[in-house]
Amino acid sequence: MIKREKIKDILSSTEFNRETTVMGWVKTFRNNQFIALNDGSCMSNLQVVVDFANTPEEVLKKITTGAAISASGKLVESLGKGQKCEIKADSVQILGESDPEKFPLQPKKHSLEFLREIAHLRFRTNTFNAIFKVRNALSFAIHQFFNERGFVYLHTPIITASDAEGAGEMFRVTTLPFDDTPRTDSGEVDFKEDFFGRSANLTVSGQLEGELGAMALGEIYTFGPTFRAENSNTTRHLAEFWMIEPEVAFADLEDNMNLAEDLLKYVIRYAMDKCPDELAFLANRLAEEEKSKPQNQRSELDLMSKLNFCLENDFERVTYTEAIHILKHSKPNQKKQFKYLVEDWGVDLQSEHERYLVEKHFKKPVILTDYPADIKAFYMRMNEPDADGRKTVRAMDILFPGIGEMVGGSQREERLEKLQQRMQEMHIPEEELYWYLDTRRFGSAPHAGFGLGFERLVLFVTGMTNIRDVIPFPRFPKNAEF
RNA sequence: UCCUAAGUAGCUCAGCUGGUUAGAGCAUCUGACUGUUAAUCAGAGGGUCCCUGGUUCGAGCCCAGGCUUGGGAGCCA
Repeated sequence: MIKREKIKDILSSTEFNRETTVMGWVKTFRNNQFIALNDGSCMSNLQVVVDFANTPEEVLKKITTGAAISASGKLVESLGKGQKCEIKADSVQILGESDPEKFPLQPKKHSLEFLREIAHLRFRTNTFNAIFKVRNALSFAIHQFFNERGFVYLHTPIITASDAEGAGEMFRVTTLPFDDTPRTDSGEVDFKEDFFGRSANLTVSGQLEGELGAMALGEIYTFGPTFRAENSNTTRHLAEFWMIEPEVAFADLEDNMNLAEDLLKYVIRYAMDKCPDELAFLANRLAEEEKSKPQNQRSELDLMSKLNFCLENDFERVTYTEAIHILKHSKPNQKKQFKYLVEDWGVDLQSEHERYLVEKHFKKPVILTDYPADIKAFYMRMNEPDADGRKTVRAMDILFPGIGEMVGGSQREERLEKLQQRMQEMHIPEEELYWYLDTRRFGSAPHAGFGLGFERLVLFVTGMTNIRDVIPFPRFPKNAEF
């Protein structure tokens, strides 16, 4: 293959009147002369000027939106407005045709709903080009952040046999035949016959295994796919999503919150540094979209201001008990505008409550801590009961405007007896998690960690509003195409 | 899963009280033009009105069931 120059490099080049070759996909072909060419290396297109008088008719006909071409010629300063330079093509070669009657993308605005139906082709649009560049930057930044701090990237299993994690419905992994399932004498499915000799599922969290690693390696993180078979139909849930789960030995909730806040700020700053063009494009896209909304539903800050604001301000740290106090005395609660009124200590917060705290009251990311023990997982460290005898755990959730829960974490219960007691209360079978309890039996130590929903982070940074648009191939109920 | 709105040309959408041959803009095709920026101008083609059943002389429109999608809620990251 002839060596090609990337459009990104050409556009930043000042070395004109030299021969070069570019390859890319045609965005538009105007006036039988001007190709807007994109090769994915950057947001901008390069203009390729075709000498239509000296180009064969059959080549000209095949320069259509979506076609892949190679063009060779001289890089010159552009005669027209709108671009600094362009390539005066001596020759254009069609690499891959694109039938204009059938290619669904047009040089115009498409709805995100339509693009979701052609997820295999939506990469070709500016918007998704930008989204996946930002996603890539965030992903890399996460590894860099932890690597700089000496964390070990640990691969926790995707197939797990423990069904005691209690984090929701799981996808079963099996090789048993559906039509002739082996049964035990009592008529139940005989998983002894199954591939693993027991019931197995796709992971809903790498946390428990992560804790095992942290109790030897000190500081670990996982970053991998996670699966939930919940019938969730929202803009914030996927059946397959990516989660970052750090786990730190000799750390308490305070350290945990600091780590999470540092991580979020670090990766947001990284994306802003590395993807200025992409974020500018997405900011503009969002601004255009906001224009079509009624005034009272528009956000106060544009995308860049929102990201900057997040970097420049400390997250608000509030206990659950304080949050309940604020909500109880809030206007929407007193005027009974909440669908679920806040009355008693102990209830779980509804998303309208979280949104009020984040978007109206504090107007910035909020870390809620020390939730009632009754509404949180078994592995969270128990606090001493407060003056009123209320039991709380050392949990923390980080809530973001427009997103809701971005991070959920806790200091873990490292005291064996307290942990066993909690498991009993919550009917979690000890035998199944003997390996987890062993960490508390042998050299237990205070430790803490959290789970960060990667797609929710990408949502926040890109200003997109539907989680199905920030993962290349979204999986959700009734949808696993591509 | 619940509440709610929608499904009409490739895309975005209009379609009157149920009435003859279902429309527009963009896209596509043909021609013209040739320094264009979502090029422009002229013309043409293009429909399982989501599916199944029902009411009716007659259904894109009304009714029932279903499917899918958007938004909200729950579950959560």
